Parts: sequence; structure tokens; C-alpha cells
Amino acid sequence: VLTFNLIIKALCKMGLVDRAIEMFRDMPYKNCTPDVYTYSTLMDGLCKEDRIDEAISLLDEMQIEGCFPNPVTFNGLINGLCRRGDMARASKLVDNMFLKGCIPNEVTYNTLIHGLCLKGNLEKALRLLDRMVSNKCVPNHVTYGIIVNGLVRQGRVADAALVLESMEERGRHPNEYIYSSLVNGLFKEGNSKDAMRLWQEMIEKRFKPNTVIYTALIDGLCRVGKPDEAKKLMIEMTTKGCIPN
RNA sequence: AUCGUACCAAAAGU
Repeated sequence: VLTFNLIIKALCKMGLVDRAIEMFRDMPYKNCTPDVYTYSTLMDGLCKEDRIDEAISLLDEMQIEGCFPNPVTFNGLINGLCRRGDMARASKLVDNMFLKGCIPNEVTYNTLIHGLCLKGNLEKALRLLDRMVSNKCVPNHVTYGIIVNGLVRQGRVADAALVLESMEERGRHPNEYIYSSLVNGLFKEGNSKDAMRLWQEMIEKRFKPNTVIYTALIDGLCRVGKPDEAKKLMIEMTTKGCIPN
């Protein structure tokens, strides 16, 4: 089973979901019974191809075969629906998940919060974050990254900065994703001072800068009419092992 | 016996 699961996962990653399904259908003839990993991997692969209805029918099929879905099984499906923007069906699936005795975990919440952010519904996303906490789920750096980025994309950079502060108050350290999102947001709003200040802060905290953040800085400096500073950064980045693309 | 497989977030360009 383990071997099959690994192959099925690899095929799904390469976008060869149909080949993965063939493998899966072949398993019973090779004396292997698909387990919850097999189904979850396959369903996630289908969802990534936006073939959600096929994934849902696998959810029924697995239960008929006596295999019980776990939270990860549901998370994949919920993610598929969220990316499609179908939050109504996504939350129905959460209800379904409870009925099957599965408790939403932090990934479930992150997925739903991300879905709401994609729709630009930050108010609902923030409310869900509260509910997450009251349900004893601890927001992680991914959660904060989603929220910060969601706020930045709505142009609510100041609010995003507040989230960063509150996260530090809770003793959680932002990662480079969160910094680059915020630096980019500050530049987009024309606030190059704070953007550069945040960048300095990042360096002081010994974060390893990457190509993405350098690109954001260079783009930002050019936008505010400082091409020579941008040029300096472009030289600096290669000395730090970041390759311009 | 131990170990081993699954789900979520960032820039620009086109």
C-alpha cells in the first residue's frame, strides 16, 4: 500500500491524475487495499485539477468500502471548493465533516480563511480567525501569512502591520513571507520609508533575504523614483546568493 | 520493536 501511495502521490503532483486513478483501480488486483492516505491523496489531486465532483464521489466510494475519512481527507476537498470560490459548499462540507466525527484542525481553518481572503471578505476571515482561537486551534505562521496578505491586497496595509505586531506580542515570529508581503504592500501604497524600515528590521533579525523580497524592493524603489538605490540592491542580492530572474 | 506516505500562504513579468 505504501508503495502504491507514493506512486499515486507522485503522479498527482505531475498532473497525471488519470494515471493515478488507473493505479488506484489496479490495487485490489495486486492484493492491496487502498487506505485513507490513498483516497486523500487522490481526492486532493482531483481537486487541484478542479475535478471536485469526481473527488466527492470518491468520498462516498471510500465509505462504502469501509474506509473512514479523516480531517485531511476533508481539507483537500474544502481547499478545492475554496479555490473555486464556492464558500457555500465548503462550509457545508465542514458540517459534513463534523457529522463524520472529524474535528476541523488548523489547516481546515487556514484553508477557509484563505478562501474568504481570496473573495476579499476580510471581515468574515477575521471573524473566523476568532472562532478558530475560541475552538482551541492555535493560529500558526501560515494563518498570519494569509491574513496579512489578504489585508495587504485589500490595501489595508496599516491593519496588516497591526496583525504583525499582535503576532509578535504573542511571541510568534513572522517569517520572510509575511515580511515580503508587508514590504510590498507598503511600497504599493507609496510608503517607501516604512517599507525600508521594515526591511532593515528584517535584516537585523537575521532573516535570510530571498529573491522574492529583493524583487519587491527593487520594484518598489523604481516606483518611487529611486532607480539607483534599486540598482545597488540588485548588486547586493547577488552577493547574498540571490539570483535575479 | 522502531521508522517511513497525504491537505493551506508571498513579488514581478507574460
